[in-house]
Amino acid sequence: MGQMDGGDGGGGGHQYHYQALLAAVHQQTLPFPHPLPLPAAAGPEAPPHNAAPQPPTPRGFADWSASTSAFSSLAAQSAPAASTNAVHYSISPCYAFWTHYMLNKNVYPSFPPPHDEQPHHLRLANNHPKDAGSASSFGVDSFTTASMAPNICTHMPPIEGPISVKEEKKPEDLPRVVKRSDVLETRNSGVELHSETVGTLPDSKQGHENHATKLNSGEYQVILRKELTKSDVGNVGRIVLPKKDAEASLPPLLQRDPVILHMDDMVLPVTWTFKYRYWPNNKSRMYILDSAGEFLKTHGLQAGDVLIIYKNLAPGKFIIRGEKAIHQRTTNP
DNA sequence: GCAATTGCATGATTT
DNA sequence: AAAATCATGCAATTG
Repeated sequence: MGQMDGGDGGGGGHQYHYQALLAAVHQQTLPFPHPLPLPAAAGPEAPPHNAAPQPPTPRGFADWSASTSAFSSLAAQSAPAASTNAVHYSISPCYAFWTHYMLNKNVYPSFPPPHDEQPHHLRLANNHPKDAGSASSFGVDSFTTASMAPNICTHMPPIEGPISVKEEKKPEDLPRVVKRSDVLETRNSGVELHSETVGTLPDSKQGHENHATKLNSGEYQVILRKELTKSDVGNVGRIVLPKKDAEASLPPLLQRDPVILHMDDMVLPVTWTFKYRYWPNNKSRMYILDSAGEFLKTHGLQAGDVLIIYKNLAPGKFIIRGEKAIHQRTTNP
């Protein structure tokens, strides 16, 4: 019901919708819109014949209903379909992109003023060149952090270029997931996760908070990031997860039985269903995300692309995203 | 018997 | 140098 099985055949005929949507996201033919105001929920202009698939509810990623209405209302403004399905989503990339960007950067123009030096988990965690080019990965090279988030630009380096997953790691340049894990590892010592993160934030109480507030409150955090290998994207549909991050942030696997994980797609209005399990391996374990074939296929992920899993700490839901690798020129201009 | 899926072992790489 | 991690291939199992 509303969920798309991540494994075999769950996509069915909808897959064309998703792929068209995804294609539109990556085409990025329209100018980037100002992210505010958020689209009103379920606007009256939402067409009953909306081509976008119905999302599962509730959405884990902030309020997917807002996202959905964005898809719906924006689709309604599109010219009547003349050619492909993609036209229905011709503007949705902008919203998806904003979503993508905000989750990636965890920034927002109305972030508290700079004098509030309270460390911000995501902001710090994302302060990493690897992600600095996410906006550019959608072809918006002129889109800078400063222009989007003037209040916090002093905390963040400007976007310098497209993401390059091939970039070498430097010791002082730890991937954010490592930093997140360092915090999240408290889970293994019996400390409640969100009491340490969300609880320290001023606006953690629910109510009228919107996307932005939730993002700023640090509810969404990158918990796992992996560059996909050839075997990950093979036709088996299983992805080996980094042990450290899996143990730190994914549900504990007490038994051999797989745990079913539902993860909202960050870009598409889909909830994927994965089987999360482990294999004994020497004296250790290998953590596997199974039934990922459809997800990989839908996003066209290949070796070198990156899988990113976010966690919404409050309801404990996950958001998953596949990021295509942009192979940056290594020669400087 | 075959294809798909699942489980495991091994070797390469990293820490 | 040893241990840990992980990519990958293959055997075993299942439908």
